[in-house]
Amino acid sequence: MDSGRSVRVTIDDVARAAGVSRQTVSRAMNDKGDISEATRRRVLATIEELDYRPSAFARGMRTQRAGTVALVLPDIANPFFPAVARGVFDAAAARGLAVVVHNTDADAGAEAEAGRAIVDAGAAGAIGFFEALDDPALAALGRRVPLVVADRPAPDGAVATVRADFRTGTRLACEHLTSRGHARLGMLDGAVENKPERRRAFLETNPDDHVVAAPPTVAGGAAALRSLLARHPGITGVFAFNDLLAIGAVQALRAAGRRAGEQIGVVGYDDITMAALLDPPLTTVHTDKYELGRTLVEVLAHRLDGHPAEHRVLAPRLVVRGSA
Amino acid sequence: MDSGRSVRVTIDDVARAAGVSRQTVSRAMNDKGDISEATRRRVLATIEELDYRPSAFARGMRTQRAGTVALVLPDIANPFFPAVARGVFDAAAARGLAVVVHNTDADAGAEAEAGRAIVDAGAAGAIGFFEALDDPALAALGRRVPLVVADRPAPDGAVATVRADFRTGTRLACEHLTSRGHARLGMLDGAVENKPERRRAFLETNPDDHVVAAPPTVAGGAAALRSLLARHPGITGVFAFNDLLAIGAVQALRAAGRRAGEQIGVVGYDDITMAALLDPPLTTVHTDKYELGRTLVEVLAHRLDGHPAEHRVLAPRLVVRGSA
DNA sequence: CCAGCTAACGATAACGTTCACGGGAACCTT
DNA sequence: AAGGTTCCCGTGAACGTTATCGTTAGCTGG
Repeated sequence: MDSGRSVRVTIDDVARAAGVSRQTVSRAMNDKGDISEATRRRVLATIEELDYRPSAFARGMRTQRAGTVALVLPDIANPFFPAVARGVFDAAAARGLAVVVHNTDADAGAEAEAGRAIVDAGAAGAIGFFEALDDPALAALGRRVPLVVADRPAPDGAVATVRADFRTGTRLACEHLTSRGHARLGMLDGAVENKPERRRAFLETNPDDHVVAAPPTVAGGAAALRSLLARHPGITGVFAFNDLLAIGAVQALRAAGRRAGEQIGVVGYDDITMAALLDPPLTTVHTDKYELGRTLVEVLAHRLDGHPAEHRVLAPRLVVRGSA
Repeated sequence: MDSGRSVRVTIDDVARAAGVSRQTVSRAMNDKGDISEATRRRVLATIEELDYRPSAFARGMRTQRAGTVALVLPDIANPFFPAVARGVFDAAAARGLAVVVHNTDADAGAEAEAGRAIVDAGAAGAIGFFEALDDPALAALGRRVPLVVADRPAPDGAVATVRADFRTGTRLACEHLTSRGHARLGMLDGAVENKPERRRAFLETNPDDHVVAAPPTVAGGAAALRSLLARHPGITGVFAFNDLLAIGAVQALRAAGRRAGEQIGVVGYDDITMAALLDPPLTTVHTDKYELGRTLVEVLAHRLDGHPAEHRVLAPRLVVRGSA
């Protein structure tokens, strides 16, 4: 039975109860100096006893920084992101940080708007999959809030990065296809900006016109495969920009009476959850999405502690299943 | 080139520039009364001109309420939730609300902790898939912050609800299986608390021992199907608590040399993205997850406007594909 | 024994809003 | 014409922290 008026316990209440000033309470909470170990413990005990929770607003007002980090990504419903997000959430929660999510649909306007919202909210830091924003804008954001960007080069010395090694991943995929006897390889590239690594790596060992671009969706993959095969009927190995495209390719193949993994090999990228559950199960380049999320937070936290911007690279791993 | 010291534009700056008091500026922003249309427009213009953004901290300090809502769910990586979350994000963004996400893994302790964090952060409202928290605790949370719970009865007159009509959905599934000639039906129930509707609806027309419970995962589904068939070899129609279980069942069937949709029918629940991409594609009860997310926010917003708690029910729809 | 230092703590002043008032001018009402 | 409303708008205070600076007691060194 709450006694009606639920009045807030303030720092002054704690100070009174502990017989100190509120400044001392503040010192005890924030591990600042100028406080003896004895009173520190006593204050902490009274805080516990009164169940005092500092007001995030009042604190933020002074410090201009909230205990919250922003996660901006194109679309949480895209199967690649939930696992990443979970990694971010877990690592952030372990550090007492709340996470607010911004979906942008890879639209430059939405990404900019998210950036504004982030600085307005006084977020402690931001983690972002920015796909459309140009470097100057990104650098500007990085100047206003500690920032770590994923899968993209740093626009500025101040912003940290975590990247998957797409070049190695692509090589792994191509070499596997070759080792399975597929001499002529084609690629289903995602028609997205700022993601040239996979295509570039593919082109290191394959001709230019063996690449066809499409929206990185299942439907896009089906269409792209048909157009690829129409152009080059001799192709028997297909590398896709991501699993969605690869799944579309597998489906188009089935519709044409062919089965991936037999006459023709298909390799995807990302290893999203459903890849293992399909028939045939998808051979794909696995990137540890959960680990990516955790790493992003780790790098951000490191930055928050005043260290210079880090740049990490996550290694890919080929998962061989039925489709190639 | 930012001119170094980026000083904040405050409400006083706007007031000065517009030749009014800060209270008038506040009135203009918040659509309060006691202001003439002329000065309102003038103030709004100066706000635009100075690119003034009110401090969320200062505002929250007075109002004790931030422009942020919480979304509590078991696991964003569970394929059911990303689409829901996207609906929540979009609807919230349309209302200028930020969303912070809390993953709980359906653990009572984590759910309680999320509740604490929510009131500490002064969230404007909360949306939750609470699976473990008991009613009193949920009601207590609902007393501290406007709350709408999903897929669960209201613990209290103050908390709003949005629910999927599981009874109808289950009936749709069972009737479809029956109409396909499957006389004996079994059910793969999810071994989760507080979700008895599907099982109850199934038991209305089927015997008790045709239900076997398992963790709502692919692996759980495979195991559950084997145990179900071991007990009742005559069963030819299987209804699963969710798609993950159904997928596991389909896989176990395949491993046993049988194919879902031919001798034996399998119907899932939820229609997660991958359901349509499997082979055979999964027949399942579709609930519009994106719409669920949107509705949750809508109901919360309605509550935030001071209206009494609503209780909405979302209708299911059977999607017939290959597995039954 | 005193100047000088340090450790530990307190008092005051912000931070930027909104709330509760109060007040003047214009407009009615009788 | 006096009193009452209504419409606008401004003034002070308060929300709960932390930064800055001041103060006191105890200690050190000469």
